[in-house]
Amino acid sequence: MVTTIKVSLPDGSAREFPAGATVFEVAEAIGPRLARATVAGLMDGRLVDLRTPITGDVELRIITEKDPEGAEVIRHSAEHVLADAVKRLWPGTPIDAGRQDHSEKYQYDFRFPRPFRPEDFERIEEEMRRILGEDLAFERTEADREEVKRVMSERGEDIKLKRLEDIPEGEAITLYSHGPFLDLCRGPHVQRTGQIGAIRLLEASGAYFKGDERNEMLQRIYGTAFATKKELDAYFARLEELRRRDHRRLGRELDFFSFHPEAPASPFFHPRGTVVYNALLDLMREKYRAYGYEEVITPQIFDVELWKRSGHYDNYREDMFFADSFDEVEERSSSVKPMNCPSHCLIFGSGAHSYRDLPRRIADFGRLHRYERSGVVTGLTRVRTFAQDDAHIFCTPDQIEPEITALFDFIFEIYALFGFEDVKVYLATMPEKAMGDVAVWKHAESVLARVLEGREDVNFTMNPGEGAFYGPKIDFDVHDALGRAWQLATIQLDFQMPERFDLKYVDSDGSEKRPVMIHRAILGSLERFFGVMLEHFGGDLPPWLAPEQARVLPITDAVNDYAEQVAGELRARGLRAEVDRRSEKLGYKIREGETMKVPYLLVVGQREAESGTVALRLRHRRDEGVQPLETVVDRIERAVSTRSLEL
RNA sequence: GCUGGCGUAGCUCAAUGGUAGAGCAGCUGAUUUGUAAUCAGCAGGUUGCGGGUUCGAUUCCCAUCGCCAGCUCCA
Repeated sequence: MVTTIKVSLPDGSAREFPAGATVFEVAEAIGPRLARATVAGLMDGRLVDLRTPITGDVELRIITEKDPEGAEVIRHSAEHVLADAVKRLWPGTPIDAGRQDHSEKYQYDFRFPRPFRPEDFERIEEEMRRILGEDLAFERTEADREEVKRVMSERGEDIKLKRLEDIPEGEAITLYSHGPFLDLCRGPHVQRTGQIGAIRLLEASGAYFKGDERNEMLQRIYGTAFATKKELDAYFARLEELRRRDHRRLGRELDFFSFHPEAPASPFFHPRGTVVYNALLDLMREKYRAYGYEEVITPQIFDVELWKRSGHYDNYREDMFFADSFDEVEERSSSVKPMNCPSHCLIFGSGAHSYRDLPRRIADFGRLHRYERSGVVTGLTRVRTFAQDDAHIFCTPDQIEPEITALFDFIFEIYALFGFEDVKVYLATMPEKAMGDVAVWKHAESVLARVLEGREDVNFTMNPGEGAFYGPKIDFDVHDALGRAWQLATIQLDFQMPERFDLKYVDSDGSEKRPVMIHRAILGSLERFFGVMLEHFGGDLPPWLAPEQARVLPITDAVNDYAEQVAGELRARGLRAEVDRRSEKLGYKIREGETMKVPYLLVVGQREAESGTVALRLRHRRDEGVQPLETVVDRIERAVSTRSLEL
C-alpha cells in the first residue's frame, strides 16, 4: 500500500502528499488564494473533480475560474443550478440530465407539461441568481446502485432511474448535491454555487429522451454561464458577430442568391453569386488537369432500377425525388439522381480496362437532388439541390495508398487557398446499416488507417460506426475564421459498388480483377462550401473570388469617359470591373463600394484623367494614393492570378 | 419528420376588431461633387395562401405553405 504520492505540477516542481489527498488539498497546500479559485483538476490530462482523491503518482494542473477548462466546470455546475431553480419553482418536475455543448452552451432536460416560455426564463434566471447568492457548497458522494435507486424513487425521478440503468455494472456511481438539490452526475463541479459568476438562459426547445425520436419528448432549456459578467458580455458580442456574418444575410446583401417558396430549400444564384460559384468550379477544373482527373457529364433522371442495384434505393429512397409521369404513379420508375457514383460505374463498366489504364479519376459537377426533410434544411448549408466537386477513382488495390496520399496533398493545397489551416481528420468505420461482409470492411478500414498513420502532417481521430453504408471514410473538418468546425472533404473507400456493377480490369497476368472505387470530394457540396466560405471571409472575398474585382469611381460626370477607359483596361486583362456613373458625391460611391465589399476602388478625377493615373483605395482601408494605371492593373491581375488572400 | 416561434413595401421595422405607416433601397428632377450616406419630389402593400367567427379580420380561430431555433437525420 502506497502511503505517500508524488504530485508533479506544471512548473516542473513536485510535492509529496499522503495517498488519498484530494485535488483541492493540493491546491490548499500551494496557497490559499489558489485554493479559493480552484474549480477542478487536470490529472494526467483528464479533467477531474476537485474532490477526487489522488491514489498514485500523477501530473496535476489546478484548474481555476480563469482557465478555459474552468469555464466548462462552471457551466456544468450551472446546469445543476438551473435544474434546482426549475424544481424550486415547479416542485416535482422530473429531471433528466444536463449536458455541455461543443460551444459555450449547456442544456438541461425536464419533463414539463408545456414548453418553457420567455417569461419562465425571467423567473428561472431570478431563482438561479438567488441560488448563486446562497453560495451553496457542492458535495460529491459515491453511492451504490441500490442506494441511488431508493433515493431517486423517493424523489419521483423516474427519468433518472432510466439513466441509472445505463450505467454499467461496476462503474462508480456519484451523486452531487448543493443544498437540497441532488443529481446523479459524474461531475466535475465547482466548490460553491457562488463561483458561477454570470448566467443567462438562451432558448428552449423540445428534445427526445436520449436523442431518440421513438422516445418521449422532454423540454430542454439552453443556457450559458461564465466566471464573470465580462466574459458573458463577450459571449453575446460573439453571437452578434455570428449574426453579422450569417451567409444568408450576406447572400442577400451582396446580391449572391435568394430562396423562394416555389422551390423550398433550393438556392437561386443571382449573377453575382454565379460568378463566385463558377470561380470555385474553375479552380477545381484547373486542379483536375494537374492531378489527372477526367470530367464527365451524366444524366439527371434514371430508371429506378439503378438505385436498387447500387443499394441506395434500400437505404435512402425516403430521401429521393422521383420523376414519374402521371400514369406511372403505381410503381416508381424514374428517379432524380441523388448522387453520381452509379453513373460513373456505368461509364467505367462500358469499356474494357487494362491495369495499365488505372487509375481512372472520373469527375462530375452534376446537379444532385435529395429530398431533405423539412426541418433539416437551412440556408446554403443543407439544401435540396446542389452539386459536389465529386469524383470517383477506379484503381487497383495497390494504388489505394498512393491515390489517397495524392488526395491529401490535393485537399491541403485547396484549403490553403482559403486560409483553412486548422484541419481535423476523422476515420469513420463500419456503421450498423452496412453492406458487404465484415472481413472486407476490416480490410478497407485497415488500409485507410495505415495511410493515415503514415502521414506525419496528420493526426486523426476514430469515428466508430460513422462510415458510409458501402465503405469506411476519412472526413476532413476545417475551422473557419471564427473557430467553428465544418466537415468538407471526404474520402470513401468502396469495395461494394464495383461488385454490384461487376466492374473489371485485366491485370498483368491476364486475369480479370475487381477495381477498387474511391469516392472523394474536396469542397464537398459547392452550395455548402459557398456558405461556409462566405461566413469565413465575412463576405470579404479574396480578389479571385470577388464577383466585382474593381470598381471605378469617377468624381464628376466629366471624367466618366476616362473611367470607362480604365474599366476597359481592366477587362482587357480578364478582370471583372464596373464603373459607378451615377451623379453622386465621391463619399457616396465609396460607401456603396465598401458596402458591396469590392476589393479595389479606383477613384478618378480630372487630375487622374490628365495623367493617366488612378487613386487606389483598398477594401476597408485608407486611400493608397495616386498611381499609374498600369501599376494598379498589374497589382490586381497578380492578386487574382495567384489566388492571393491579400489585396 | 418532431417541439416551439415567426410571416405587414425589395430590406429593417411600426400600428389597429373599423380595409396600413416610417427609415433605407427604387424612380424622377436639381446638384458636378476628391475618399463611408447632397437635397427635393414621386411611387411602392389583396398584411404568405385558403377557410371560419364577426355587421366588419391584417388583428381572433382552423388548416396550409414558407422561414427561424432546437431535436433527429445527412449516401
